Amino acid sequence: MENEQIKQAGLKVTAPRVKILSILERSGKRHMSAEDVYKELLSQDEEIGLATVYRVLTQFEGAGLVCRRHFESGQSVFELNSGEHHDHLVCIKCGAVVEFLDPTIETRQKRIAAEHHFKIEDHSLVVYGLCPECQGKR
Amino acid sequence: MENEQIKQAGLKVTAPRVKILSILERSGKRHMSAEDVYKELLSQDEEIGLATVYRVLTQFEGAGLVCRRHFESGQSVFELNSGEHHDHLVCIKCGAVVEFLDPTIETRQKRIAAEHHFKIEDHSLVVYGLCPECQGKR
DNA sequence: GGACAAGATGCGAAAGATTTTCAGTTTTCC
DNA sequence: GGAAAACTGAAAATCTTTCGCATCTTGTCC
Ligand SMILES: [Mn+2]
Ligand SMILES: [Mn+2]
Ligand SMILES: [Zn+2]
Ligand SMILES: [Zn+2]
Repeated sequence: MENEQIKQAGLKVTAPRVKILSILERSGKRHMSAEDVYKELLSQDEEIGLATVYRVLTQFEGAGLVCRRHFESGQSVFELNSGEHHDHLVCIKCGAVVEFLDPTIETRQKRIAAEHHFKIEDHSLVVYGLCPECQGKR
Repeated sequence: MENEQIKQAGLKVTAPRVKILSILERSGKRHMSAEDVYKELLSQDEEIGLATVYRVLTQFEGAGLVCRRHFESGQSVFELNSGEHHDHLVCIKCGAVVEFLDPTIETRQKRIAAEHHFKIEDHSLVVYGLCPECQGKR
């Protein structure tokens, strides 16, 4: 359960951490902002401050439990770390997210970095568009 | 000159707009933040407020004169709109930027969006790493 | 089970980036 | 030149995220 993951991450097992991790796990809609998590906690009558949510998410990130993403919405969103890198397709209308991994793109990126003698550290690829459901509506 | 571009963009020709556009044009180091532009104005003894810089950059963006980028630094950076799409390679140490365009990647992105029935609108690809100069130093 | 130090928490204040407000100024057009 | 419309700087307001700190908890050791 959550307790084990938190312990293994080298963090003390506390109520806020267990709650937040479990919210991220249950959330079928992954990629939640700190505010989203906070609201979910409120709706569950949990007495956890927003600052704690940010603090815990940042600690989880440091521990490799979650990944922080920057979809240009002004706020960071978090998702459980699946262990495998992937990129995102994001609906600009409803926010739906589809994850993908394209070996060809990954390879080309490495080649491009090499061509410019850059030592690649990371990359962020986000494709924005309208999901199937949002295309019909205006 | 600048006046024409501003006029054609449907904006009134005012001193702040002309100044800011010319700074972006002269700036060999493209990709300036609003703050960068503001500092440059200060160094030229121009009496232009930071709010105006933000306002003008946003208007220029709306008019298609400049592009706003989000390199995960917390603040937006702007560059003149060259008219041609391109992606970026950014040095995480010194901030150097290299622009590139890879047809293969562009094509694959379109295919991926199509596979998921997304109507693609835009995308952002940024590769982070260490530039040649920054690799030696620790 | 209780004592303790290390580590966490909640809250309000503070920060950093960007936007809004507003009263005074400038540009455009006739 | 003059009026309407658009623009501007400065300050205040937002928004998101982080800090400071007094107050709790947890993990560990008798
Ligand atoms: Mn994801
Ligand atoms: Mn560029
Ligand atoms: Zn959608
Ligand atoms: Zn560098």
